Formats: sequence, structure tokens, C-alpha cells
Amino acid sequence: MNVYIHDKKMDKTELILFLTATNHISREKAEIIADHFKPKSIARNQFLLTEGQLSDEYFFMRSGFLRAFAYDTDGNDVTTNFYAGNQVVFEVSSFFNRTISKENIQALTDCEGWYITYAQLNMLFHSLQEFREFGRSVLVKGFASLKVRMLSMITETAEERYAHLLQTNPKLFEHVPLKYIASYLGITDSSLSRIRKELTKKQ
Amino acid sequence: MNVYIHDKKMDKTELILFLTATNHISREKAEIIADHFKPKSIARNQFLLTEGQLSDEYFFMRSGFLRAFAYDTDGNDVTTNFYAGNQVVFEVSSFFNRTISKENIQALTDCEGWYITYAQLNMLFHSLQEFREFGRSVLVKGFASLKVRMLSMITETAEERYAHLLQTNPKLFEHVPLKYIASYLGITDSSLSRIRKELTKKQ
DNA sequence: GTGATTTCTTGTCATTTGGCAAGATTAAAG
DNA sequence: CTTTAATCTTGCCAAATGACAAGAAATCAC
Repeated sequence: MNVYIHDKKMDKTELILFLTATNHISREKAEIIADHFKPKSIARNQFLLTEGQLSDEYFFMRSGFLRAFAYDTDGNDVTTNFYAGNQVVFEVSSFFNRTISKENIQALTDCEGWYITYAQLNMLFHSLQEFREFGRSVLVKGFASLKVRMLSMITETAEERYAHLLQTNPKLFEHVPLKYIASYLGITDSSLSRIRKELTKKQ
Repeated sequence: MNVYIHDKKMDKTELILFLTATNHISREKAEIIADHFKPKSIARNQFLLTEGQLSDEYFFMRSGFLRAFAYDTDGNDVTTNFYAGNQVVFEVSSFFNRTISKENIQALTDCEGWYITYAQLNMLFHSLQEFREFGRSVLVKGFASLKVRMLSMITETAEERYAHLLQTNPKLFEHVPLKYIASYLGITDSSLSRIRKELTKKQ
């Protein structure tokens, strides 16, 4: 073992911590897995994924903010999701079904992290059952949070949805234009502006 | 091989067809997998899953209609999903995270199908990589359809959402009280009633 | 720093939706 | 069959939201 390799591994501390966090993966296995990840930087406004392409990178984002968006039938830009640091980012349907993506994923700030390709992921899934558990838990977590969001769309007012987002994800608002947050919440930007006005009145 | 066993296997035709449909699983493997499933019938109004319990059955429904629902903070019953025949039904989060469910799943009509438990599923996942692929595709499909529904909540009017549901799932309306459909669409039952009135005017 | 562009707010008005309650219709229970 | 309960519709009015446009504020590009 030489110093250079050692340093490179140390580099991936956050990735290794993330892999071990769910308790499915031991430290040793996590290091083996992390070795397969390559570093990736995305400059602000650059795309991690563009509509029409295949989502082929399983990207662990260490730092930064990403926005996923699609276009509706009238051609309007609709924010489908935000991603902050310390999570895995990819478009589930395109990635696992090997179909082209209808979604774009764009950097709101400079982003840093590591990725592996679909082929590598499958190879690792095949050889490490611990990593399969991890992969499943990533899927299940994403699924569950989308269900929570759907329930909030049904049961909560726009004002409540906004207040919750502000509460649970305050740092988002430092980097994201409000019009993007508005479409994420399912309202227009002028409605959001009025809601914000109301809320400042109340406090 | 005796006639009794043979007949029992023939019984599971729909299950085997479903397992092979995604092309991950060969006919032979599908029969092996299907052998582990036990038949399950749910009478109308009975529960497949009750709030507070663990979702421990991976239930393939051959025929019938199910409704998943939760209670919001005001205690109102909110329909989170409908399930028609020919699909796998379970509560993702409770099932895979081994936590108690916040959702109920109740039969709208008599239902028939087969199930395996979480332990059996994991055992089969472990030994049959083809079945793992199948399991992943079940998760991915559910995830993708929830994303589509979320996008429609953001971009479409209640009238459009209703019209689409009527178009894509007409049989649902034969078995489901409209108030359940209303909360699934994110509106009140009186709003739905007015929307239906408008639509009959238009045609 | 300055002009251009984007973002955000605000006003006006129309439309959608909700809350509530009463009545009509349908389904369920005995 | 009859009574009871559940479901659905409708009316009224208030509240929330959207569409559109204009102006203010902030940000970006050079």
C-alpha cells in the first residue's frame, strides 16, 4: 500500500460513510465498493442527465444541489424533484429499464461526488449481496418519500406544503429560484409569492 | 409426479404467466418460484393490511379490486392507491423496512391470488438472481407510476385527472364509491360530482 | 459599472375548489 | 319488503388559485 492510494481512498470518506450508514454494509466491503466509483464534478447549470438520454450513472452526490424537471404537454418546465448532498441521484425508470429519460437533472450549484455505471452497479450487485440490500434500500427510500409527498399534495394546502418544505429543507431556498419551488409544490410562482407574503404577516 | 400435484400447479397459471411476463424469468424457474406461493382469498371489505401491522405478505392478486388508504392529521380517510387484478400488492416501506404500516389495504370486491412472506421472498431473491430482477422491476414499475401520478397532480386540472382515470381504468368505477376516487384525485366528493356533471354536459 | 436579463411581486379579475347543509338516490340490513 | 344507512348531487357562499400584465428588484454578462 502506498501513500497515493491511501490518500485516494481517504478522499472517499463521505461515500464510504454513506454506504455503511444503513448498516447493510461493513466498512471493509464499503471500501471495496467505493473503489469502483469515479469522481464526478458538475458545474452550476450543467446537466447530470438530459431528456432523451439514458440515465446510466448511479451518482452519489457529496455536495451541491440538483433539480430534476420535465416539460408538461404545454411545454412548461415543471420541477419534479430537488436533490441535496449526501444521496444517490439517478432517474429510476430510465436507469433500470434502460429506456431514454423524459426528465432532465441540472445542477443548481456546483456539485461534487462519485458515480458508477449501470453495468458496474449490476456487477457489484451480483457479487455482493450486502450491496444489493443497500441498493434496495435506496429504491425503497425514494419510493417512500414520494408517497409522503403525494399524500401531502392530497391533504395539505399549498401554504402548508410550502411551510413544511421551508422547515425541512431551509438550505434549498438559498440556491433555488422560487419559480422552481412553486412548480415543485404544484402552484404558480405568483401564488407562491402571495403565500410567502401571508406567512411573513403571520409571524 | 401425481395428478393432484399437477392440478395444483396448473392452478397457478396466472401467477406463472405474470412471473415470466417481464422476460427476466424462464418458465421452469417461474414454476419453482410459484410453488412457494400460497393461495389467499380476501372477502369484500376485509383487510389485506391494517394500520399498525407489518406488511409481511407479497401478494399477487389474480382478480379483484383493492384500495389503500391512510388517515390525515384531521382523521379523514384518504385513498392513496387502487389495485386491480394482475399485480403484486404490498406496502413497500413497511414490507422492506420491517416497520409498522401507516396504510390500510382493504378489498373493494372479493379478491383471489397467492402470496409469500418477506422471509420466503428474501430466500428466493437470494437463490434466484432472475427473481431478484423481477423483484426490482416490480419496485421500479411502482415507483415510475407514482412519478407519473405526481406529475399529473402538478400539471393537470382535477377534471383532466378524472378524465384520464376514467379512460385508463374504467372498470374501477364499477366497484368504487366516488368519494374514494375523489380523495385519490385530491379533491372533495362534491367537487367530483360537479366535474362529472360538467363532463356529461360536454359530451 | 452599466445595460440586459431574469426573477419576484403585485394588481385585477375569472375560475376552481372547498365547506357546509339539505335533499335525492342508491345500497345494505334485518 | 321495509327500514336504515351510505352515497351522491346540488345550492350557497367563501377561500384559494390561476391567467395575465406591469412594474420592482435582483442577478448576470460584458
